[in-house]
Amino acid sequence: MTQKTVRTRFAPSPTGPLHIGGVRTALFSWLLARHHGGKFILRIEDTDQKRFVEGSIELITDALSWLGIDYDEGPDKAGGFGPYVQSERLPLYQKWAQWLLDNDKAYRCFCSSERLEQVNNEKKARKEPHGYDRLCRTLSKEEIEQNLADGKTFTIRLKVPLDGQTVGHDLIRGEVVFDNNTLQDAVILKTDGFPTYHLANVIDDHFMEISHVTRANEWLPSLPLHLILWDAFGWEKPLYAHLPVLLNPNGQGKMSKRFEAFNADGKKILVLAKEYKDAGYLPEAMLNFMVNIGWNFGDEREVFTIQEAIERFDINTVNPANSAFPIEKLDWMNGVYIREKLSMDDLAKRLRPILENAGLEVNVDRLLKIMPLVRERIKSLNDIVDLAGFFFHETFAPPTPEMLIPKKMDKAGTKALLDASYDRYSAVPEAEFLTANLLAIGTGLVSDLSLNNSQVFGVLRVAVTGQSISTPTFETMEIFGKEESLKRIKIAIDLLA
RNA sequence: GCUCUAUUCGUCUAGGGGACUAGGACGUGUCCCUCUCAAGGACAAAACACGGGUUCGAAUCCCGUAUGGAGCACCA
Repeated sequence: MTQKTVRTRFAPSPTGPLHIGGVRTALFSWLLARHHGGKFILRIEDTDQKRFVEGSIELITDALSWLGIDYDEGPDKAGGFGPYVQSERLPLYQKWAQWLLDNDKAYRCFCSSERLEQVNNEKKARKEPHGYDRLCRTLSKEEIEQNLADGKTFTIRLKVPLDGQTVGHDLIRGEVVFDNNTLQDAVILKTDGFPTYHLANVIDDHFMEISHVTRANEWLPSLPLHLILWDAFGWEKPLYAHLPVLLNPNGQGKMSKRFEAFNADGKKILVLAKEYKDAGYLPEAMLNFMVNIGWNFGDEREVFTIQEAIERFDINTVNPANSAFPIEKLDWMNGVYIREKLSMDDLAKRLRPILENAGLEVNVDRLLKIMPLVRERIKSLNDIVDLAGFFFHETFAPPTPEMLIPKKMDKAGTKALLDASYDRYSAVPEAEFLTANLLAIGTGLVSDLSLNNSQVFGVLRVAVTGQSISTPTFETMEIFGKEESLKRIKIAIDLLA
């Protein structure tokens, strides 16, 4: 085989935002192109005017760019094979549909949709496989002329061989054989002059010089149609790879943008790329996670950079089986990236807008200071708000007395502890209000008051942070400083008075 | 219903005739660490869908069955 330039494409329909199944398809196509140093193309398949949703294209490109899946050619990126939007290529499809007609590879079908429906119903009643009965395939020249003269509308259908077999080769699953007598004379050009997927897809892949057609598994059943079309045109076929489908986390049914899917525990399953972004997942973690579904790095590593994945990616080793979406592994992966792969600065940069969106005013110095305290403790960027949002509250939201009093302690005991704490921490010079010193005093309180660490540190935590789950107590006090810390302890004392 | 396709721990996966007492990861459980929550460390439970072949030998090859998934539109 001659070594052509590798050109792959992602060809979504602009029917709404990009969902996670689309991301996976795009990602694998992109990896294939990047691995070979080839080109990755974005093509918009908008041949169904009814399903077009305004703004979809931008939603799709936004999602791709968030993830870092960049394309070399596309609607907004000329590359010499455009236009990259199918509705702008209509004359091309019409020309080649006519060519098929002229060469007896296709025929005009004048059947109404009502008749088509009726045929199907009858077939269904007879328990036969449904499909078109090929009535117009055998129309005489005169009949065709008459229909045209009558101004009847028509579709163009592919003339599929009635017997024999069509054999396809799929990079992921090997040889796939179809009996031609199970195939349909599919419509390739609609009455409105628009092509269907089958026609547009083959013509575009040919003229855009696509070397590898990577698409979702659901296309495998129509592969023979496409192969027949390629042969009808006499064009050199690309290589095909049908990617396995992403199933819901419970393993039932595919992840789809059309359903509101739920987990076994009733949690909503995120299906749109943007929902993952909004939920605080990092694009790097997302990509790393997705690459591990249906493909593996080759050794036992699961955490690696996208560069490393590109180097090793091989479409031939993709696992042909569908897989459930292992969402809990994404949570873990996101945590790994937050605590091990991002610098403190980088993390802070990404956390800042999240705090701001929560209505908090972010002091950047303070944000940087708390990085070491939070990064081991959050799995999603959004977790920062609950864990450490209190660092940026304009006014202190004090705890309730119930939160303050630990189990196995009473109000008087807790107050006594706070009183003692106030006295001792007051005695610390401001410049020495540091974690190690604060801890030493805390430990002193433990032994002097015959309490345990958990009681003393816990009461101080609640007093100072206003919450029972937080960053570590003394580190937090150091960051707040002496004045603020004492002020808060005093508030707690008053609450128990 | 018909066609295609797939099937290894709960989940993502490794494996492609002998290296399998089936490996890793997430999750789960127990223990350690511990001021909360995490993180970290240690250990554990947990799978070749089933039935027939082929073979000296099968998770691996073949055939059936079962189950999952997809497709069967003038949607992609």
